[in-house]
Amino acid sequence: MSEKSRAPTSLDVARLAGASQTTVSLVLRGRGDASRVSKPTQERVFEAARTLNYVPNRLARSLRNQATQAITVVVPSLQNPFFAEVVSQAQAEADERGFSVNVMVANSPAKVRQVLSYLAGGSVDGVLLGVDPDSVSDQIEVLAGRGVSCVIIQAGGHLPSNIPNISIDVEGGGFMATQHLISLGHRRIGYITELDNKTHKKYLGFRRALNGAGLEACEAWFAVGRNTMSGGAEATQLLLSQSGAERPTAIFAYNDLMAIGALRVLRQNGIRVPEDVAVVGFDGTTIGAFTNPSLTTISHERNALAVEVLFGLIMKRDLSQTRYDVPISLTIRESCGSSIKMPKSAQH
Amino acid sequence: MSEKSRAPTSLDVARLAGASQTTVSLVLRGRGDASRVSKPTQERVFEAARTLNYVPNRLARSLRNQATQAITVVVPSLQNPFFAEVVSQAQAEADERGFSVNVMVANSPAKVRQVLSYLAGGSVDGVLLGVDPDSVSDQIEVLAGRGVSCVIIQAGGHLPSNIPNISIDVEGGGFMATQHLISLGHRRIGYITELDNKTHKKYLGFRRALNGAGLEACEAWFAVGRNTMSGGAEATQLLLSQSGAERPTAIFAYNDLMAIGALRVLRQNGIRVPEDVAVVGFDGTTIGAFTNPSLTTISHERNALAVEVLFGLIMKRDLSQTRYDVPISLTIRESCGSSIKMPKSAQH
DNA sequence: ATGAAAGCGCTAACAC
DNA sequence: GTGTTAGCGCTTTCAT
Repeated sequence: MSEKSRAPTSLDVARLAGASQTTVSLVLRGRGDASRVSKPTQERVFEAARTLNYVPNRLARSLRNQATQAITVVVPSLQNPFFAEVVSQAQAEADERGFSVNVMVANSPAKVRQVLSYLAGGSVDGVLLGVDPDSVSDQIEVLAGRGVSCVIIQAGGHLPSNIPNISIDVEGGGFMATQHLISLGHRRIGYITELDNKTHKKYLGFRRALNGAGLEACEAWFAVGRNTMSGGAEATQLLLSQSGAERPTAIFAYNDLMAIGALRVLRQNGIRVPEDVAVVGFDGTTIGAFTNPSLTTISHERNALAVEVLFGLIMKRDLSQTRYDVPISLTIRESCGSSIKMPKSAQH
Repeated sequence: MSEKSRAPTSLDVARLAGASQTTVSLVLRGRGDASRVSKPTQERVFEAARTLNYVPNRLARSLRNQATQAITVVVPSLQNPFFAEVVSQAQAEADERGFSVNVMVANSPAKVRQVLSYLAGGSVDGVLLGVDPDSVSDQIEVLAGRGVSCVIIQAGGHLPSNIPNISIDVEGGGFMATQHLISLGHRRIGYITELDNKTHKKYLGFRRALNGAGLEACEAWFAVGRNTMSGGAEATQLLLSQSGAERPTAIFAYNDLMAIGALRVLRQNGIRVPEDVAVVGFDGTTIGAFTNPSLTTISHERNALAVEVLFGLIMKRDLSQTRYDVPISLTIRESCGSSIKMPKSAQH
């Protein structure tokens, strides 16, 4: 039965309905335009369309309209629940507006370049960039110049001008998380990250908090792993096996994803959280509320705003604002213990 | 700088290069076709394309080629890590073939209808259906009839014929999980699910195992919740607050997602897993290896095969096989407290 | 080795 | 009220 019968076109419908292509278009586009067509004709068109199972060709329509009714969300990974949440949000919002969403995963700068170039091909009306735009701001400008609405979720350093940027104070978040740990009495705080440098903002905030308390960052408490759950696990394992220094009593994870890996490895090593080691994450993902122990983390609600701004742009509601700062907050759960603690080993 | 300068077309490139559109197409499509163009001309075309930042219009190309180099993955949710994994897999495979991936979320039968109708509009070459096709097999046939390659991941009962279906033995999985619990000595086994009926396959397998051991399913041990982590938590809470019967000593969760919720609620109630209550999940998601305790679950590797079959179809490698049965297996981790000692490498 | 022209399926002026 | 016509930007015969 599934013969490769060519898909019916509006012309097929027109012929069957004894009308012209124009009339079919008028009727089926379902805007007010149809009012100019007589009822009987409309009926015939609908009838014909139904019997042929006619669905207008998206490609042709988009080509003609110079609008695709679609957006693309570019993320570095879908394994990270934070990005899965971004996509879900976008999906929900897009749905309401009759837009479809496209997801592209770009996990390396090269891949990002490729994806942006692809998008310049005009397949979508808008792009939500969840990846680091640092090395590709030129391309983003070109994309925007092509008439594609772009919104960047966060951004490290130099952003393309004129592109709305939904950002949070990452340095401040690093500070806040670390501060929390310090206020609980921790003096030896480990840091696990995917970024193998000591210049990224989160780390800078981490260090500022440390210094503010008269503490020093210790090389042995800095561990790098891939930005996945197992990466977090591996980095934590590294931290634990360091012999050059006393073991940290707390760990600041680059994000919830890596924190989950940390939680796991700690448990595997018989180390209790938060009693023996505290863990704090970053991003405030849903799953952080369901880990055992549940995860204390830095929360921020960028997604909804980002999607909203993107559609504002697409709808030509001209937004002059180009920078949006979303507040962050500390979500205290179980993984750090709520009361002030002072493990024996940390006492002077 | 991001002036809304219209995107350059192949004609613009042609003019700048002092050549014809045809030549530009020949050169830029980068197939062997370019060999028929003289080197100097090729050079001029490349040069012109580069200075204009030319990127061929996907829509026009797809319309002309009657092929989009894109697939769509339809899933009921991205919050469920299983589906996030499906998408990731598809993404990776698609990448290698120069295809892009579209994700559409359809969380209700009505939404599925809508999405399928949308897809009939010819926006993609292939569709990977991760949603229940039960009530829409007619539409799927139409879609396939339009020349869109379709592959169904799993399927409840009646499938459209001729559409490859990657399935697992769900009933057997339900049996296997339950059997495992029984073999560990459990007699009071709870069941949490999103499906508010006692006729779905997983439940049937559950009951078969119970009956085989001379046990009865107990109404008080059957709880329904949404198919999310919190849904799993709520259902488990329901189970715990049942007063009509003794509390179950084990819980079979519909999937890993709900199992995570169960794990959380048990811990919140001070109930130890697996000492007091055992938990088994379903799907073998990555995250199940990182929960605390890690999750015993039913694993199956449908994703890779599904994507492979889909591309086989798209590439017209005509596959007559329409039914693929993927084996399932029991992945034993900590949440059931098996007496069998697993090597560390197997705990992940 | 290169170009002219037709057409993918649709929509929107612009007739009538 | 309804139809004719001209493209959207691309690829591809078919000439030259």
